[in-house]
Amino acid sequence: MNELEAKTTFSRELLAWYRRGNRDLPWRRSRDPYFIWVSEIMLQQTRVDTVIPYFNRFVERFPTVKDLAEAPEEDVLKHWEGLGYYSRARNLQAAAKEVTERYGGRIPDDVEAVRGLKGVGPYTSGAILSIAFNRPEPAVDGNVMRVLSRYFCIDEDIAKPATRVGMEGLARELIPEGAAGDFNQALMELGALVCTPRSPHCLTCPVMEHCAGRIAGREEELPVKSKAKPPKPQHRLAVLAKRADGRVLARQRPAQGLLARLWELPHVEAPGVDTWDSAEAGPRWLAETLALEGVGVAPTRHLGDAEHVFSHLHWYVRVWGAEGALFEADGPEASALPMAASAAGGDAARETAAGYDAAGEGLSGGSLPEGYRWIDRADFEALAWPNVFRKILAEHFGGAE
DNA sequence: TAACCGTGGAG
DNA sequence: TCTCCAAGGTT
Repeated sequence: MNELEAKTTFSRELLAWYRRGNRDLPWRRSRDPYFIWVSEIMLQQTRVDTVIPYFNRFVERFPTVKDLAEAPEEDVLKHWEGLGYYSRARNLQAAAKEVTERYGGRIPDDVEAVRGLKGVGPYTSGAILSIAFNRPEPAVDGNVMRVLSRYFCIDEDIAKPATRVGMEGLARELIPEGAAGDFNQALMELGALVCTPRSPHCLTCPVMEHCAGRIAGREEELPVKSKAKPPKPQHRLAVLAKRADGRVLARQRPAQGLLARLWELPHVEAPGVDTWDSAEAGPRWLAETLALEGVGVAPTRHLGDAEHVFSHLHWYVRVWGAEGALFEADGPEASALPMAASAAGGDAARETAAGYDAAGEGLSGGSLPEGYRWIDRADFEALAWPNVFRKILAEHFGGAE
């Protein structure tokens, strides 16, 4: 069998396998390009089983591009809470606004236009165009690279961007006439169900007969993929400051970067693990650093530790409780914050404290720094939190989910 | 190019 | 417990 025949056979058999039966997924029940789009964004680096409930809630709340474009951002983030990679949500809404304004609310059936939308890269544009419009565009994700690496016995490192470009060329050649959407989904379906990362199920594979990787006995060692760097450890000190009325001090993260615009307990990075782990230096560092930001708290009780692993960071979070959280500059509680009024942060701490009343009931002058808020249980449930803080606060508010 | 960006399931 | 990594994109 020559090379062309091998490719043709692969495509025909794979497509037939897919059409014989595939998974019943929510976004496959619709031909709405918007639904395809939403699903593809959610599926970036995220498993199908995880996405399904999020997808259902999302399209129920935002049934059209226009609904999404007009929604408050906090509403969109709340529907993304727990799914991770939150810039996807903000980019999706920004793109929905662009589709509404420039394309009248309809996803354009056009390669350049789709590729130009925020959050849509080479994979996602190919997926949208092929699945929604049956355009013969490749959609090369991790599944596809694994399948092609094995079937064609390709040794290139799939972690390198250049390899994906090459795979796209190959995948483009493989698309059967008039069947781009089904074929691209077939490739991914095979990778997800049969040609799995470990222990591929070659015995039940529809294309095993001509699979060069299997024939070479290399199905377990392909694809070649260089290892990712381990996440960098970071030791963080957080404060759970409780007001007399039960409200807790929280703050919203900046609009850019990690966990952008999500809510969290105030926390700072410890200068080292020793400070983090010290019952004296830890809370002192926490109070002094927050004082410099204009927040006066007196952390006294170690409530517990939490751990959270991101793709590139490993957080060790120590949570300190602060009762009657706020101090008054010249009052008795000022001494509960060692050095705050004397050392480096003295001026800032004094300035901060001026806004609080003596009883620790909260603000007397409404001068919490930008982004900070006293929240109750209802606020906690309405706002969007990263998982690590949602767990901590769920415990505090009595299991509220 | 390489770093940045979350979370959870599977083995 | 630990490692891998999933329907990637942006900077």
